[in-house]
This record gives sequence, structure tokens and C-alpha cells, in this order.
Amino acid sequence: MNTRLADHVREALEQMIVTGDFADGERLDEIRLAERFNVSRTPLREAFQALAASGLVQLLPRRGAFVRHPAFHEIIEMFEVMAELEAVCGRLAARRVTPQTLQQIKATVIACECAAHAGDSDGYYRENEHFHQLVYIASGNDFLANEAQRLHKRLQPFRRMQLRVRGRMIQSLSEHRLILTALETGDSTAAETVLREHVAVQGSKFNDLMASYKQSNLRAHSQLISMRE
Amino acid sequence: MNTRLADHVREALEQMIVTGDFADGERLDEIRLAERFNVSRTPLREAFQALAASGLVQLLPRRGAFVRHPAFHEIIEMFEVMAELEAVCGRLAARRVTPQTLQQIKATVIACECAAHAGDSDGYYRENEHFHQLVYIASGNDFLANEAQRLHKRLQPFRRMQLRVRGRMIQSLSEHRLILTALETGDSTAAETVLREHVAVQGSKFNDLMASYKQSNLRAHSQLISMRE
DNA sequence: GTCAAACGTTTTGTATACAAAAAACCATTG
DNA sequence: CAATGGTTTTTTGTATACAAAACGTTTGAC
Repeated sequence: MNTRLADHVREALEQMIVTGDFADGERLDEIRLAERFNVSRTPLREAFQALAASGLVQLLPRRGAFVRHPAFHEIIEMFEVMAELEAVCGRLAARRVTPQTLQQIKATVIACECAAHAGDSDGYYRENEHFHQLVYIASGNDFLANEAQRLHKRLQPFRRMQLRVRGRMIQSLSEHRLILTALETGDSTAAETVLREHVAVQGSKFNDLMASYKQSNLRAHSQLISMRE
Repeated sequence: MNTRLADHVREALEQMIVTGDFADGERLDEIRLAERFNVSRTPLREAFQALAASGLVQLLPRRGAFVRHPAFHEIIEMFEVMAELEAVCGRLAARRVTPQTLQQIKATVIACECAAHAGDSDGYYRENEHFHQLVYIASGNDFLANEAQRLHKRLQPFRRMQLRVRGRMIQSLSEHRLILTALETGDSTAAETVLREHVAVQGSKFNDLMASYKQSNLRAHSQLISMRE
């Protein structure tokens, strides 16, 4: 646990932004937020900088901090990069994965299947996260693993929506199996292709994401209205 | 031009770290640096945060800021990711590049060749940067272009070393030609493969990089010694 | 001699004060 | 009524003051 106020504020603001408490382009008032969190402007401004580094707010010099909700096409672009990063991880992992990591991946695939059969949505979500993290590590490139993890985290709110789509979980499961097999047999091309498709947002998934994004936009919008009252 | 002190300090520190003015793991003294730059601790701490975000320093809570020179294997890893990112840019660009961008790329290839024949090393470096930037943009994915540019910038000091290697420029030129042709003919596989190889650090290049890295380490080390006197 | 506890020093994190830039407001003019 | 210029208010960026945590040192016990 961290005792720095700035980190607490950053986490709180991150949560608020992601859950749509602020409208797109809204200015974050230093003074009002400071007294709301019962801190001074100093840790608040630190939090702003951290949020700017991860792309959640835009910091304009001598203007202030503005929340920046990604436009729909930007999310599509981020998912495309995520798909390519995971594809690279898969290709490298097929050649480099250690027996231990492979064993761990196998365990998470099984845990995913168990959670799915038990109807444990949260459990599935958790194990799925673990599965992908292990694939990143299996690439044998720690820098790549970190970058992938970073983007994965940034896409988390949108992925959560996507997983709610009917039937997504079953398809996801079979893809996990295919990936596992590819890694076991050292088939780098298969690992690359399946992982890219596994993550990619296209075809029917595209429309699903579109729908859930519109909903999240509505939430942000209604929030904006309530703030103006 | 930016009027914020914090940004000036960040740039200055960035330069100093990259050029090896600090040893690896050295603590950056807030007070001493503040009076050296004639600023208070506030903008200095802002600069620390920005540098931490780009990986040049490590920020330990209630400990301080420590410069973090990447270990050799970390640089290799970053180059591997860079190669894969450029490969992705190339693959996508072969399908999506606009006639205007293609024209611009052709222009930079020619400019590179001119600079090379004129023995203009700095000019070649500049046009080469431009060439890669255009390939990123040609991918049609702005987020990808930004990420690629970010990593490219981070690897800049090490790339500069690499280009000094004898014969590298001529090989680089012919690779540019191959990439241009692949983009013109829409050959995504060729664009991907050539760009990956173009960036990758392996074989003889590996040893070249190794040698120049050792030199840069020596510089950092001698600096450390001079500071202790 | 080693370990540990208490003290003083240094350094970080946060609050607050202040200067300067931006925004808002308002009056005046065409 | 629109536009412009000056004045006031707000807000950002920076300096400084202060509290608390980390660090080093000395002292004391075993």
C-alpha cells in the first residue's frame, strides 16, 4: 500500500474518468477537486501529470487539465495495435516459452474453462487476464511484456464491455485452446494468427463494441447534464 | 517555444542523462539540481515525473529519483519491439498508404541517397528519421504511429551510435529502396519483412551495438569518477 | 566486536503564499 | 448591435514553509 496522497488521487481520478464521471473535454478544476479530496493542489497536479502520461487527460500549458475520452476510431486503432502486440508475443512465445510458463498457461486455460462452466463471470475475467499476462511474459522479452501490459490495462474498460457480449466467452475459450496448442507445438505462425484474431475488433465484434461504446458515451453525457443543473 | 520552467528542466535533464552525465543508479539530488538550474524544487519534481514516465529515471516513493540506464539486454529487447512495430507499420502501410504519403516517402528516399552521395552524415540522419516517421503515418493508424514514434525517440541515442558503423549507410539505403518498392506494389509481406530486418539488431550489427554501448558506459563511468573527486 | 536503540540530520511529500498569465467582465465606440 | 480596449477576477506555475519519513551517527548493552 502506498502512503502518497498523489497516488491515491491519481487512482481515484482514473476510476472516475474511466467510469464516465466527466464528460469528454471537461476541464478538471484544481481547486474544486483539491478541496473535494481534502488535499492541496500539489498532489493533485502530480496526479494530473500521471494521468496525462497514460493518455487519460490532456495537459495544456497555462490552460489546465482536460479529460480526454478516446474517440471511437481511436479505440479501434488501439485494439488493432493490441492485436498486433499480442500476435508478436505469441510468435516469439512459440519459440521461447519455458516449460514452467507453459504449464502456468495451461493451468489458466483450465481455470478459464472451469469458471465458464460454473458461470463465474468474474472468475473467468480474472483468469483471462492472467492468461494474457502469461503470454506476454512467455515472449521472453520483458520490455515487450511491459508495453503489452500497459496497453492492455488502458483498454481494460472497453474490453470489459466486449466480454459481456453473448457467446463471446465460448469463442474465447476455444481460442485459448488453440493458442495453448500452438505454443506447445512451437507453431509460431499459428500462435501469431490466432492471437491477432483473438484480440482484433472486426466483423460482428466491431458492432458489439460500437453498441457498448455508445452506452458508455450516454452515461458520460447524462452525467454532464446532471452537473449543469 | 514553451515558457514553463518544468519543461526546460526536463529537456536539460533528459539530455544530460542520455549523454551519460550521470552514472546508472545515481540519485538525482533535488536541492542541488534546483539551485544548479536556478529553480525551486517544484518544477524539478515535475521534470522527474515526466522522466519517470519515459523510463529514464526510476521514482522510488520517499526515496528519490534514480537515473536508470537500460542494461544492454534491455536495449536489445527495445530494438526487437521497435523492429516488430515497424514491421506492423510496413504491413499496414502497404495496404493503406495514400498516394501523397507514398510520394513523400519516395522524396525522402531520394533525399537520403543525395545526402549519402554528398557524404552529408547529418543530412542523411535527418532524412532517415523523416523516412521512418512517414512509414509510421502511412500505417493509417495514428495511435500506432505515435507509439512507434515514442519508442523511436527513446532509442535515438543508441541508433545514432549504430549509424556510425562503417557500411551501415549503404545497406540502409538499399533497404529503403526495397521498402519503397514494397509499398508501391502493395506487397505487405515484403514491406513487413524488410522493415523488420532493417531495424533488427542481430548478427554483425549486434556486435557493433555492443561495442558502442560499452563506449557510452565508459563515458558514464568516467563522469562518476570525476564527480567523486 | 556486534547489534540495537535513541538522537540529530537530511530529504521527501504536502501545504500555502505569491507572481504572472489567461479568462471574464464591462464599458465605450463605431 | 458588434467590436474593441481596459480592468477585474480567476487560474496556473513557481517559490517557500513545514511535517514526516528515511538516513546516518553515536551511544549503550551484551
